[in-house]
Amino acid sequence: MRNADIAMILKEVADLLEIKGETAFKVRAYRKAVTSIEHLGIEVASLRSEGKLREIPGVGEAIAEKITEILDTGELQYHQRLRAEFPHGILVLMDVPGIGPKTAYRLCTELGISNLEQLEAALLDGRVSGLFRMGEKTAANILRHIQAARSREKRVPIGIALPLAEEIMDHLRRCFDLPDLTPAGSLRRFRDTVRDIDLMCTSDRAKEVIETFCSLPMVEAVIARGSTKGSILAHSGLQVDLRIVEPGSFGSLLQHFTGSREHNTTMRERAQRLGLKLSEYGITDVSAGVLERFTGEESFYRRTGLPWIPPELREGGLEILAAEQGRLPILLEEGDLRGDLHVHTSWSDGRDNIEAMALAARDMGYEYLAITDHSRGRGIARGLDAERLREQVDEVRAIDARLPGIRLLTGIELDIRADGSLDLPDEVLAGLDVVIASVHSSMNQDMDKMTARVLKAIEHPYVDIVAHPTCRILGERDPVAMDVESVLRAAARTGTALEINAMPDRLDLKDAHIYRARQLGVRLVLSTDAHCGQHVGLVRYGVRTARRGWCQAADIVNTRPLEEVVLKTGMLGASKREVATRHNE
DNA sequence: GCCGTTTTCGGCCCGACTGTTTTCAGTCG
Repeated sequence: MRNADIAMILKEVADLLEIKGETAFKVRAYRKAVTSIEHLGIEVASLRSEGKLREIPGVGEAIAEKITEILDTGELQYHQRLRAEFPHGILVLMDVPGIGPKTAYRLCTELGISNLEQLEAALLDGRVSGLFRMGEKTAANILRHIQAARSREKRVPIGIALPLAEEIMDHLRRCFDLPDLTPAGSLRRFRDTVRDIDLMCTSDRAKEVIETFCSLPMVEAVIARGSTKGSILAHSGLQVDLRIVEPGSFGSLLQHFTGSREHNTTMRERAQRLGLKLSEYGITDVSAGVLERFTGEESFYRRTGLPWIPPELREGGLEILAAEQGRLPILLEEGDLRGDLHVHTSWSDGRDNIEAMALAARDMGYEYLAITDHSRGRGIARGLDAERLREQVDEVRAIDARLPGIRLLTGIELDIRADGSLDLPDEVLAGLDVVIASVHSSMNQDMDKMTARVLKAIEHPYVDIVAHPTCRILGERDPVAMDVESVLRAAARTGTALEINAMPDRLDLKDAHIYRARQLGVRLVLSTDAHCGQHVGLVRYGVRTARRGWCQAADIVNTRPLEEVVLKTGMLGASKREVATRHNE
């Protein structure tokens, strides 16, 4: 039973309790537990076996018992009983925007509706608008939402959303002086996917800015065009909101719209205990009844007794406690990185040659770059066999010798075959600086097989790094079935590094896994997996993802100068032994 | 149902918008 399954059962319990009219606080308690479980970097099952279920934020005695029942039996009696009270399918109604628990309950009890088809029919023939306190407009809105939801994409990978946001911001900056124009929302927090784009700025020409925004070339349709807020649908299907606010309240507004909801809720609960009321307009001292306004976020947080919290951490988990205790991490920054340990060239499926990749890395200010093309198993990617690899190593060394300003490392990205074996012999690997192994095939293996397969690679004496460990492609391919906790523990024990793959459609490991990896002391490498020179610059996506996993520079192997980079084997492994020898002398 | 500078009871974030109503319920972020 995986975390997502447990979370789904508890979410349905919350929805059903809400429909039933249970106390809002009870419903909220379940929702809070669901959010915690969804952001957990460790399997609930393994927490349970350690007797640590209650350590999940929002999980108390009652919910811990329910989780235990779910883990033991695969289901929850309480959940089954609640479901039996309502027509099958009622939960689908609540997923329609504009339909909350009250409306869902009435649609189901008064009209006997239990699916979207019945709902649509009732909307069209006037039964819905005939209900008490419902009208034509309400019915039309719900109908519009149903039809929109059918055609609309769900969440969009950040690698698509961020470039669009930046393009829009560039356009606006060319027309107006907008020094504080910035994304807010999940885009600013750098979640791996976003539902929409929120932009914010201050300006004394708000109306003109909004007019320009609504007539940009990427606009498909204008949804709203007001004096302080514009809302458009871009060609790509993404909704983009632009909000223009008073400079005096920019800090509290930016804080409010950056979220997450859980972060804001926790901030406000805490402030309430201090006699303060937080809102997007500022902070009110309840006893004095005076509203203080804030131009920046730093002063806003300071007024609540906290240091500024980086947006990437604002998920409402542990960041507020850490801020209170002065334990916020000094997060990794792009400038901390000194090299990239995973790129491809035209020797396999890359677009650029070795020298072009080296120059791209040098332009990034890097000190070193590992050339790690695919091995022979990747026939389709022109993977290297032992002979071509030897030729490539010669070329890498030749270019390294004549190219100043960057050190080139030899390497390979091996296939981990379905049985966990590698597709080049050990004696070939022994001469390389960097040996990466990764899964590229047979991705639908069951969890036991896949876990054993990856563990075998981690245990292999010549494997330095396991790349993109869960193999997900955002919006295209789910992560493989794998016991991530076991993989992390094995990586920590053996010293095999795991990769934070910076390609924006991978971001793998993901934030929660990175957080857990740090807890366990796993070595982490942050690489791009670039297939052309331009892609080396995509490293920032990986950096922001690492920050969401609370990474500091010291957590990432390739923030170290080359002579201190310690990988498991190869030349770098040799340097590890040399360092150890020198140390002993 | 959770949780503690209010610690085993009694609280639990804040405001905007919409549509349906003449003061507010429901929904959303």
